[in-house]
Amino acid sequence: MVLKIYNTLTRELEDFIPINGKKVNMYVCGPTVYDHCHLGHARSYVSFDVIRKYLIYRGYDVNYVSNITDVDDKVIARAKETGEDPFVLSRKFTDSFIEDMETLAVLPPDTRPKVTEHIPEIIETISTLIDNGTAYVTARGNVYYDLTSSKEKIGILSHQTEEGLLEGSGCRVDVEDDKRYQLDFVLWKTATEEETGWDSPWGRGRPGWHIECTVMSMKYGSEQLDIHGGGMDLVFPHHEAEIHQSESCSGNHQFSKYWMHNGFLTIDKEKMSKSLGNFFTIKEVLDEFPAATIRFFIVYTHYRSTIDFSKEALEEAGRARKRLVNTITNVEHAFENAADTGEDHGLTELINETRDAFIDSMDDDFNTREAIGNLFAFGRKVNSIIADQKPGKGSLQDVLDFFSEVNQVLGIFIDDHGPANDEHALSDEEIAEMIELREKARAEKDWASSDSIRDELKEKGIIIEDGKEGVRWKREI
RNA sequence: GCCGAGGUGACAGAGUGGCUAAUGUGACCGCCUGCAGAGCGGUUUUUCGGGAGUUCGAAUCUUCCCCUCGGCACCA
Repeated sequence: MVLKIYNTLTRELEDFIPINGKKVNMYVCGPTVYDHCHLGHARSYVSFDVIRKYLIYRGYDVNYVSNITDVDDKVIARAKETGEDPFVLSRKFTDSFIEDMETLAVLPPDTRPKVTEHIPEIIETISTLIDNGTAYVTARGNVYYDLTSSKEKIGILSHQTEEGLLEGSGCRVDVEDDKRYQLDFVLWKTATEEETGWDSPWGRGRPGWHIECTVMSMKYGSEQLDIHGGGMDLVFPHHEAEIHQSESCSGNHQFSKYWMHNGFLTIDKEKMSKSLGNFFTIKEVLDEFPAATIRFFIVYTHYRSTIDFSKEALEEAGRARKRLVNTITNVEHAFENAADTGEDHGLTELINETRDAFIDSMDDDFNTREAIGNLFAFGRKVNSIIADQKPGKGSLQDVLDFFSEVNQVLGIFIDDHGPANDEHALSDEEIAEMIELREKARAEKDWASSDSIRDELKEKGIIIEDGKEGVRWKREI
């Protein structure tokens, strides 16, 4: 079966055929760092992390570029509010973003370019556009992209007509604008001496919002990307603007073959927004839930679906994930107690079937929901086999290896101990001592003492499980 | 106004012409257990927003209707 990807450009599920054999150039629009990143960012970057890792899993050589927009109007506005230097501010939130991504087990991009480190390249690209007649400089020193030079591409990604875009309720006419045509977008914005800016052939100023992605994707990716991704909200105008300017710049090579957009995240069925007061940063949610739960919650939903965040939904995701983790724990214990008998009891076949099902699901536009559904079914069968039969160490190791194989793609079996468990955690020795005491009580059928020790451990986040093979314990997740 | 997504069992959410409609959560019952936990089996579930139609056969196709949500130059 061939990998199929939903392409926003064609609105169709297409076979994934990279431009250059196994080489895949992938660019995902990064955040504008004027604040701590919110859950919507987590949704987007975790989704694309899975997509990237699956491509790697399928043998592609992926070059993943994701930028940091560390200068723009919002960064400057926020800095003005707080009285901080804009560069200090953006640096701080860049670090915060990278920290969040690490916590959520998102693989760092191969290149993470920053706008402020590419001003010369941006100026050069704008010059190219001016020289080839697709951009113009105004008397005030602003530079705009001339939409009429590539009119045929208007609405190419958003599937809107020119009229539709002009009539859009959100289409406002800014009196400050000195552009020739309402849909033209700014490439270079003039700045006064006091404002953040750089010198350019058109005077002091700073880059417009869209140009940085064109410049950096071309420098670190290719003039022709295989995949360009981002949130649904970037389809228009951001990504369309990128198509116009990039293709104008490269001589009309198709900028990206596939355009992928993740769905939104809502909070209690409402759009997350600051005005509604339902805005959550990643850090706020991490205070209450383990990173593994947040990651599982995101991965357990198809990337293009709207995902509704609520405390209840996250708790449910945590319980669902725990089921898989319990299976892994069960297999680990079975492994410890198993012999090298070479007994298989159908595990090898089960693994192969599940792997095929996993690939089928993921090949279908990264259907992680179905893929994880297969894992649950797999887990149930594995639990049955180890409860009823005695597979040898080899087969059990294969099961563990398989979980780790899918985890390379999904990243759902990451460290799952929430912040609550970290502080007054008992040491392994202390736990062993208490278990020994309890075993003594149990041998004497002193259930009261035995249960009180168990309760005490539970309060400290240690779960005791009596099984046929003896007592075992684990830290609560 | 324009564009888009979606309505599936208590809830969440797969499935786009054909085995008893995945899977998870919840609830209940049973097995196991000193009890609990974990696990396993079962029930909740002949049903897919409503009508009409196509078909040997539809949650899946056609058509009409109802409803929800999102985007439209701040935005992942």
